[in-house]
Amino acid sequence: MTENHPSKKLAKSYIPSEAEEAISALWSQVGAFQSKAASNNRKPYSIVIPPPNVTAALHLGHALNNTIQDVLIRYHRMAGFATMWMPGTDHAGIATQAVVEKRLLNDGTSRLEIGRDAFIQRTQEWKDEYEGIIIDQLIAMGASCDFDRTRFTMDEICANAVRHAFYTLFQDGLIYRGKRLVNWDPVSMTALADDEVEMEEVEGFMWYLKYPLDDGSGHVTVATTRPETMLGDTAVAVNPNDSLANDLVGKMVRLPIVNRLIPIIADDYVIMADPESEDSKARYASGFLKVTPAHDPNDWDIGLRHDLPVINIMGPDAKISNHYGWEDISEESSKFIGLTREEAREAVIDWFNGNNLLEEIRPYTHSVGHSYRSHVPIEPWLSSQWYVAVTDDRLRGSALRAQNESQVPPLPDDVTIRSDLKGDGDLSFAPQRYARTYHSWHEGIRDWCISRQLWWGHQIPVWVRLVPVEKSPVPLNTEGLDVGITIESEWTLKGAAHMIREIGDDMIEEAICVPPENTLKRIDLNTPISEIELISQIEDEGFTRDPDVLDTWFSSALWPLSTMGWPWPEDFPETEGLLEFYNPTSVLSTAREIITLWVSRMVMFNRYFLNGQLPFEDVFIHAMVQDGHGQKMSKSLGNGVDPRDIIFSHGADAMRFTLVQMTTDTQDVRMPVEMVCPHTGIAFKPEFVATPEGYLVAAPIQSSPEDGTKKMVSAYGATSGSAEPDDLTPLARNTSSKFDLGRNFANKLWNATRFALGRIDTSPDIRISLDSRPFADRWIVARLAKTVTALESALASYQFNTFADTLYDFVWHDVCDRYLEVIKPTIDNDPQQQAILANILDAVLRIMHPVCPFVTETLWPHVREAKRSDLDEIALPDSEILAVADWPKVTPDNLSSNEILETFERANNLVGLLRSARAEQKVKPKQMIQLHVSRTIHDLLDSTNGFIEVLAGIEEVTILDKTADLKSTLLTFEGEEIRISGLVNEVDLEAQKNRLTKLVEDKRKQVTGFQTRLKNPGYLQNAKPDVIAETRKMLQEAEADLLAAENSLRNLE
RNA sequence: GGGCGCAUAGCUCAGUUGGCUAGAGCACCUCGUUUACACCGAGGGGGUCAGGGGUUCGAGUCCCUUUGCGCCCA
Repeated sequence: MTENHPSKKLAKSYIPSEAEEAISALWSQVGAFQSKAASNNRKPYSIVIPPPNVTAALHLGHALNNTIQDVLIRYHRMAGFATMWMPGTDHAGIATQAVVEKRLLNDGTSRLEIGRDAFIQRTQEWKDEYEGIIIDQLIAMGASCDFDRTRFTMDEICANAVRHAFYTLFQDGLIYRGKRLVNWDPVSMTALADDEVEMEEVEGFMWYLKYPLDDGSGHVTVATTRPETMLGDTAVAVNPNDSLANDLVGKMVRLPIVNRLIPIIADDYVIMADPESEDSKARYASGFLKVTPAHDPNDWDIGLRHDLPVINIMGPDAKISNHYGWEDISEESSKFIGLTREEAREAVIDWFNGNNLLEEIRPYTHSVGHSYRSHVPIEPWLSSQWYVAVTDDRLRGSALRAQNESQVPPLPDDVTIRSDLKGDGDLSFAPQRYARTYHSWHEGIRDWCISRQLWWGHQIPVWVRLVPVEKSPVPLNTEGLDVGITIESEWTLKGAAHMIREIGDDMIEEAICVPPENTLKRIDLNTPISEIELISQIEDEGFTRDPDVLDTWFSSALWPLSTMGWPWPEDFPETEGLLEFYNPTSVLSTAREIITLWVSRMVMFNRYFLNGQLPFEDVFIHAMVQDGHGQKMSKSLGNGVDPRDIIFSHGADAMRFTLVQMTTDTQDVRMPVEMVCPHTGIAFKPEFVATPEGYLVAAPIQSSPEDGTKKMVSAYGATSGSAEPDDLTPLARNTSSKFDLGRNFANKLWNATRFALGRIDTSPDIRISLDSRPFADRWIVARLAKTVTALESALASYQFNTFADTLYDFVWHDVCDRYLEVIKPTIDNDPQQQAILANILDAVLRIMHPVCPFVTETLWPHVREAKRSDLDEIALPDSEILAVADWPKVTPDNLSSNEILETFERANNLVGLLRSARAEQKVKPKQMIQLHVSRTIHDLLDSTNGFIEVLAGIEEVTILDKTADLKSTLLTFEGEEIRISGLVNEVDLEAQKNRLTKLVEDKRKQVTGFQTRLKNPGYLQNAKPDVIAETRKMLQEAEADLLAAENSLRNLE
């Protein structure tokens, strides 16, 4: 060994915290992750990050998703692709507004008090804070994003894309304004899209209300779960097949409280009462349905069918109000105005009860839509909103046509068939089953409500005014212009888009959409005009800008476009060329619930705006990480694991490796959550309790596992407010022992490298001929070749756990447990073996790098220094930085490497047998033994050049003869008897007998099993010939083993 | 209500067109510490593959069914 060994500086174990920051800084300093648009003959490989919300720091699900993306990107970067991983964050309208409003509330003020501009300012500050945290987290977990390109969904480049997209869709008639029932969140005071509504089971009641018939001939009983909406009833419906229908349809009902006269109508939608039915709706039905078009989507449809009046009895705060369309207020009903919907419900029931009109109350469990943000029940509420006509064939049809035909059922009848248009049929999902989720979502899709009554977001670029019909800019002869049409006008001559629609009271609503400046200046106009000037002229004509903002997903849907500078990359030079080179991106990696919210919309928009081109061809859906009880990790349950805690306790590589290893293609993975005792630093399994809702959570107060008198507060205790952490009872962090796996593995790699480096002399370049090398050297190269191929195919099919397991198996079991052990006696005096070892180490760091970038990059300069010679069989071109080094190219001779691997199997089995025997006979590890074998087995030992001898502690091998030493121990290998001697002074005969007896039994069972199979005519007729041959071979072996074992047993007696 | 997934060793999970004696990591038991690693090494025990039925020469794997759990969409 020379003085300056490359291993000198390596500590005894890998300490991530001492390496990670410096490595991140190194990558950043050399610009390792910078992407270029178009690159000398390299193929593109790109990913856009699913932009995390700026509402909070990244959680474990993000860590999983981003690790997966990073593995893909790092692998492809090394494999010679021109890679780009675009990072960024999402402004998350409602969610961010909600957290900022909460912060304002804590500060004793409110959004309305400080005003829109100041509020946006405050939100911007929040965004800056969390964007910083998120980017830091990505860096800390080793994400190799091109951070110079970091985008935000509301930055200038993205805003420009949003404006242009809106303008284009508006002009093309794919955006319209309509007065509809929307999903109204009365707490956030905004409309929500269908998929922002969560259905929850609610234990409520079915109330049975009597409505008197106007002719005094009796009453009908309606059944309802929402009695308070009766103030807005405009009909009572009955199923036309109901026996009562004939007599009642056409009669009028005098609506109690309100005194409104409403008709009884017949409609198929009404479920007939049937107390015996399987369907709970029929069991609870009275046969009569109160119809409230303004407050129930189904009633709205009934109202349209029967041309019923729509009476809206609530305000945006869901209080009973007469300001939104309710005019026939009776004296009785005026008492209800101003009540919340909950108070109104109680009051209505009291009223009916007091007037003997309440027939019955039955407990009833049903689904109620709740806001995914404020979690209060959604109010179906009548209001004017902007919609994208996603049901149009150009959007929905396009999204369906995009799918890979082999993954999904045929297209619905109303969709234009696939053509050879770019992108048709090219979109694939992994795992494949999610293709159906995507497919069926589009089958039932409805137009997308995109306006939100918020302040944080892209304000809708539309200016509106109301004019009387006679002042319409175009003659109106179209009837019922409810959804609006685009027209030509003085404004369109100035580059804007102009839409009109008829609204009540003979009024016209004019809407003008202004394109962004970048677009406006490219429109060929007689008189060029600036955006500011155009807006000023529009406002001078009495138009005012719609105060609403766009649904966040509208900007997210443009992410693969906007981040690459669409539509005018030349205006943002840093984005030039990206769109042509990197869109479509290679894969989108995301969570299951995002398929509908985001994947669909990206496909529709990218295809619409880029002539059919997909935003990505592959979609990978990763599993959801649940806690040890199969519950979703969430802040409120305190069962989440913070990636920063894991990086702190185990290191980023450990976290990454474990997450990749967990990523199977099932849809949920469990991670039992433990706690770290803040007093001792020891991880322990906390005590769990059930919440009233039935969740299992860590009890608010936990005792230290070491000292029961010391207490701590669990994450659940803190978030639920049931325990307050203080100096004596501090907050305990969550962790999971699953990450030990990754930590141990990183340390194993570290130490294997440290050991190997200590054995390699940095001698000059030497020529190595692998063919003339001992078995161990040839085997490890063959094994490496197999491993590299297995890794490549695992990633190609998104089998991440296979990728991790393959690495683990090769590095730990083959390299460490076998190769390093076998070469110990020879390595010091064999320069060629040292050179081979250096090459193996080099390749190991490269293949480990995508999953464990920090430890490998840390070790890299040492290994690089040690490796002075090349092997013909493995191409490992030099690189100063591992992150940009080449992925190993191995060119093995297939035939000979298969033979080597088979020989290894035999030799390794023999080693196992010998080691078991040694352990059974309590032979000390260092004590050498003698082996006596047949000529055949001797050949195996010869051909493996000491492999078996070294690993099994054999000092001498002799050919077995009849005069064998009776003090030897008998073993059976490949149907032959072998003996070992020199184990101990006295051979434990009893133990041998027991072992052999058990072996004989086992082998007999096997022989019988194989014989039965081979005597079965059906088997011989139907099974594949090679399977039968295999069985015959196994039978022979088992028989030989049995015979040998029986002989051995006899010889003992 | 519809769709999807899961149920394999004490725990977390592999097991890709049905075909070797069902595997791994952790945990457990025995042994081992003058130099790669105790975040370790050697050896070992442990599974009627949720229950029932079917197809097949052959089922953890395919089909039907029951039970339990989870997720997505209504």
